[in-house]
Amino acid sequence: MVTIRDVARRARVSIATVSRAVNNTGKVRPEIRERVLRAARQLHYTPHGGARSLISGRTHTVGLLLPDLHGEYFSELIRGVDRAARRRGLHLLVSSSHGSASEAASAVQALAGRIDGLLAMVPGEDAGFIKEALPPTLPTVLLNSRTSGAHCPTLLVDDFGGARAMTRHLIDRGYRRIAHIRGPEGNLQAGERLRGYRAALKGSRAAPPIVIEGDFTEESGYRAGQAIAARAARPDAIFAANDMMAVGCLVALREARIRVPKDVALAGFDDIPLARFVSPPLTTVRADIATLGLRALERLAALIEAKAPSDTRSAERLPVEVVVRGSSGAAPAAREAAAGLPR
Amino acid sequence: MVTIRDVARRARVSIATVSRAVNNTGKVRPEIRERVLRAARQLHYTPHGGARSLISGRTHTVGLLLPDLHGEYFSELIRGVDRAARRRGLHLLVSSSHGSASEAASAVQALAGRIDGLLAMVPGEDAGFIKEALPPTLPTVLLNSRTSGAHCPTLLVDDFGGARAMTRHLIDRGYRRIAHIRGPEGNLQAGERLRGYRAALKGSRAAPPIVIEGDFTEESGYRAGQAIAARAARPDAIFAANDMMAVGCLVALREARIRVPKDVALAGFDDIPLARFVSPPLTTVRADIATLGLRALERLAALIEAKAPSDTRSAERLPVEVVVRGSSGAAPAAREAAAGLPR
DNA sequence: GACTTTAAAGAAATCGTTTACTTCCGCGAG
DNA sequence: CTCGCGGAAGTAAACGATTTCTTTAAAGTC
Repeated sequence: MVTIRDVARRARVSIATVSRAVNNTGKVRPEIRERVLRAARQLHYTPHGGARSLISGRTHTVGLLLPDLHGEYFSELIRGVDRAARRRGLHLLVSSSHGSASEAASAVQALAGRIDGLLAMVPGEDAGFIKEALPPTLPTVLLNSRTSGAHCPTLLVDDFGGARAMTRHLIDRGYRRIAHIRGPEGNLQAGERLRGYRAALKGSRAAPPIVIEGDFTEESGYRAGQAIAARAARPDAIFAANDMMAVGCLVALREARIRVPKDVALAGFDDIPLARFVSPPLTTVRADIATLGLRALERLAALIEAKAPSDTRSAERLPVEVVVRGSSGAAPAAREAAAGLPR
Repeated sequence: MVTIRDVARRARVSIATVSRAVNNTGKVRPEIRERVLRAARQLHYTPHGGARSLISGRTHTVGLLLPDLHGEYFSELIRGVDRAARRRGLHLLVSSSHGSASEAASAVQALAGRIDGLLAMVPGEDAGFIKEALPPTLPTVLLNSRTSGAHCPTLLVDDFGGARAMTRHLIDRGYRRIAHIRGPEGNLQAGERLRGYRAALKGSRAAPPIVIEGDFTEESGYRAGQAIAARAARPDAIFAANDMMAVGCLVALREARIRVPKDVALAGFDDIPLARFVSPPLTTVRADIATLGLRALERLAALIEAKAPSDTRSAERLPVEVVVRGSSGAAPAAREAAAGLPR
């Protein structure tokens, strides 16, 4: 490995001067600086990040802890986070696939020593263990997570409000027997969406809740669709807790020769890009995931720079929006599919 | 920050003993080790990664350089890389959005000091500048890239073969006027796919090439579709250089009341998850992107561990497969959509 | 022309670990 | 009883950068 010492020797200066020339700090005579930079280039000198962070106390890296990397949901999130990080000159250390809490805790441990801050999405009911495993000084922002104990700056999508709005939309459209395909047990977002669905039904003119099990995968949506097709008293509308399940359900309904939206209306949640392209296009709740990631990183960056706990407005809730398309009976909006793309 | 020294003080031992206890190296009496671990836990001690990598010369981190993070293509790639990295205890430093070569070069520079190896996808015609910007000792693997000068271990999708096979498939099905929506100028994969398309047409019974501009975005596919719809002599088949453009084209055709596949057949490339769900389902070329990423990381890991240049079989070409669905006139395979999902 | 001021470069301390080397102690063997 | 040996813990020297002090030299000032 070529170190600062090698560059110094070749440029016939001290290592201090090399440091100043390379980093553009302090005063260096232009002639010398040129000589140093030339030497660095010729030797392919690359400063050792570890040595640097050792003395400066900064890694210029933030960790991104995700439960999974499957599907467009996470890719959008990463994209948003990355954009904000790049803007601030921060690097992104991505970590994923954490089934159990203990697995996640050890992943956090491994991350902790190499980052200036952490962005964590922990879908379980209680994300408190993350804070426990961390040095208390490490700035942390949670995404779509909730802690029971020590509170922590958090960004959430308004799952409850979105689910309630969607259910109300279906009621307004005249549907009365509305089923819900729920997300996995113990998942915060799944719970909130279910709660929103229930809240909208309560006191409305619609029939009581019909809840069908699911786990956010397309496969489980497919099975739910089959179950619904086999039911004696079929619902007239289905609200799936996410788009992937709605798509799976749609396939099952098509196979059972049940027409959407004529025989049964269908709606999802998330507005993944795919939602616009299935037929009929899927009515869904749009949560701008990329923006969620972007904002989360900006909040984290502020925490890192300020060093102040910044406990103002600990949880921030991002608004969502009901997007009405063909699957809930709307007239097909011709150009919507392509027009929505370049966002 | 709490350091190893703080732990040592609290446990009333030397820092060497703390290091041994924490890392499970060397001999430590069980009683002492327990005392040390307890102290570490109570203080929320986290070893400083920089200091560690300074002495060990290892960061246990690899860089992943991507041109973009848009769409399922990259999310699949990251997923594959991540899985392999996790298996080997490596962390992933993701870097993206590199329009120009100089931008990419400086991004590589920033990465270089903090990683043990680099995985780079550089879609331009010549990725040689990546190697130039790097210390020659840093293990590097290229993805879907080509260098003119110094060669470098590379993994590629068989773009040429896939495009040729797809074009032949269309010819075999009886189509004669086959248009191609190409990817961006100067993009290696776009060029190869175009070449494959041309190669299949040459000497066949089909009409000469009809090439329409595109840039891999859905939007450009939409415009291409409009252009085709407006043509006097319409082709009877369209082969888009990737699925996103095929989908955009499909939307334009639908708006122009041109039926697929009845009036014109349509095919794409990549087999993104979305391809199964549009209607009609899209005939495409499947390249298993997640596996590509996984293999690339394994190759890189071998390079890192071996320290040997390992110039055996410098470029590895991954096979692809034509997936025939409804958009090229196949009978709709009922359960294919959902069945293909849990891969 | 001597003394003060200032710009530029070097010497050395420092950051938090790991690890080779040293020290200490107790125990068994001769 | 003494010597040697080995296990366990401590000491100190790296690792590669940044940065504070010094030092040096040159330029002003009177």
